[in-house]
Amino acid sequence: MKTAEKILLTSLEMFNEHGEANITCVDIAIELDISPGNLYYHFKGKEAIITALFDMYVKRSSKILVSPDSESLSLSEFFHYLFRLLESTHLFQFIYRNPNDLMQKYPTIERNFKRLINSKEEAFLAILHHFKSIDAIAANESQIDALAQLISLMFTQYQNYFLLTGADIEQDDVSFHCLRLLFNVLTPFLSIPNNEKSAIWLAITEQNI
Amino acid sequence: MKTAEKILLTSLEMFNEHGEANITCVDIAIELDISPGNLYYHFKGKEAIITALFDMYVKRSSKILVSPDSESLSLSEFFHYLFRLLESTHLFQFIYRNPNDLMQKYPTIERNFKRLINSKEEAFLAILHHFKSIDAIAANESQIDALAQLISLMFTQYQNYFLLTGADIEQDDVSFHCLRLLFNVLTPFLSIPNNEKSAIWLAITEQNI
DNA sequence: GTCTATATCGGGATAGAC
DNA sequence: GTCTATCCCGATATAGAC
Repeated sequence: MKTAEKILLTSLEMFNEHGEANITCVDIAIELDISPGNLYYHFKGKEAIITALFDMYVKRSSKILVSPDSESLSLSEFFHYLFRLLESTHLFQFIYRNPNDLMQKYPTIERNFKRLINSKEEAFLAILHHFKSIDAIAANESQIDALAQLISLMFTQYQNYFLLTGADIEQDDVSFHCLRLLFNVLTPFLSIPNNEKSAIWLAITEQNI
Repeated sequence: MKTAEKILLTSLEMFNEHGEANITCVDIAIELDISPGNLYYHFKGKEAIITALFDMYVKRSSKILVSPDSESLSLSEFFHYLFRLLESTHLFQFIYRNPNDLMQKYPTIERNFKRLINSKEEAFLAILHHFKSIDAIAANESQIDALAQLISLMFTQYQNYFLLTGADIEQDDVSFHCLRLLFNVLTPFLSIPNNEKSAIWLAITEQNI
């Protein structure tokens, strides 16, 4: 593996683990057992690393975001779609630890990040409207707006919350817990029998255990 | 007003506006038109200011937190209670911009903060159970857990989300928007007629406009 | 109580040898 | 490509005069 690549992967790990603000270029160099000067040869600085990682994230999640054919989406496919999105943000969680300060520090990423957040909320809104149109969910307009916003909010904020409460959740299970919370909140909106609701949840858990 | 007091108030304003990490002691001194040395005469450093502000916050919100007599609480009083809590966190929003890094930087506040968060979630849980026991809401155990967690999560994270999306919401209306989102999500759990639901929401809006 | 001046420290960044 | 040495700068903190 090339040094540049190693720098990116190690940075990502360290940023995710300790937060971007708490990791210096020297920290990364030490972890990789190379000199700071060498690191600066490959990337002009921390900003270059951050933007490279951010581009990786945007590419990855954009691909997932547009994937569902909303016209033929089932409820259980919807939750699976949410889960895949959650996982992709989890891989780059450092971005979500403090997005506001991050964007202020590296203004380059601001445009793309805000666009991504908005795309997600719009995608959720479109899907919810689709479900309403086929009577899979029962909700008025303000409720649908609220749900789309809620999902979007959970996506950007849930990991900080779990970090905060110090709930003894395995790192890898955080996305799953988030999805369960969303499922429980969405349940009463679903206009299907209770046993079908349980079936959906069972399908989700089986995929992810 | 004494200098020490002015330092606290100005710091609070600046931390809320720009984030604790982005405000230095010198910034505060300049804003107050005093010398950095003078500031250090009154507070040993940033940590002393932060902990003083944090203590103010904990005292204030603890008082609100224990106030409701959960046995005789009505639904509309419940939302009013949530609103008062939201407002008290909004006054000290800097704490919620990045609580994880804040606690790491100032470990003194960690215990009290985590305790406060947990108290809130427990209070919500108790109230929801109360409503369930008098059949005001229809929800199973996992749903009640999810709702308590959701409210707690919204409380700690909603302002960062609104900051992020850059929604053109007046600063003073952020708590209100958060409450509306919660109301819309909670609605289908309420086992009362639709016109009573609208009445509750009307009562809330009238109090806050 | 308040000021000026200064010491200290850590992160970001570069130059030049190998 | 990689290293060592070094510089710059901003934030924290203190000393001592007024």
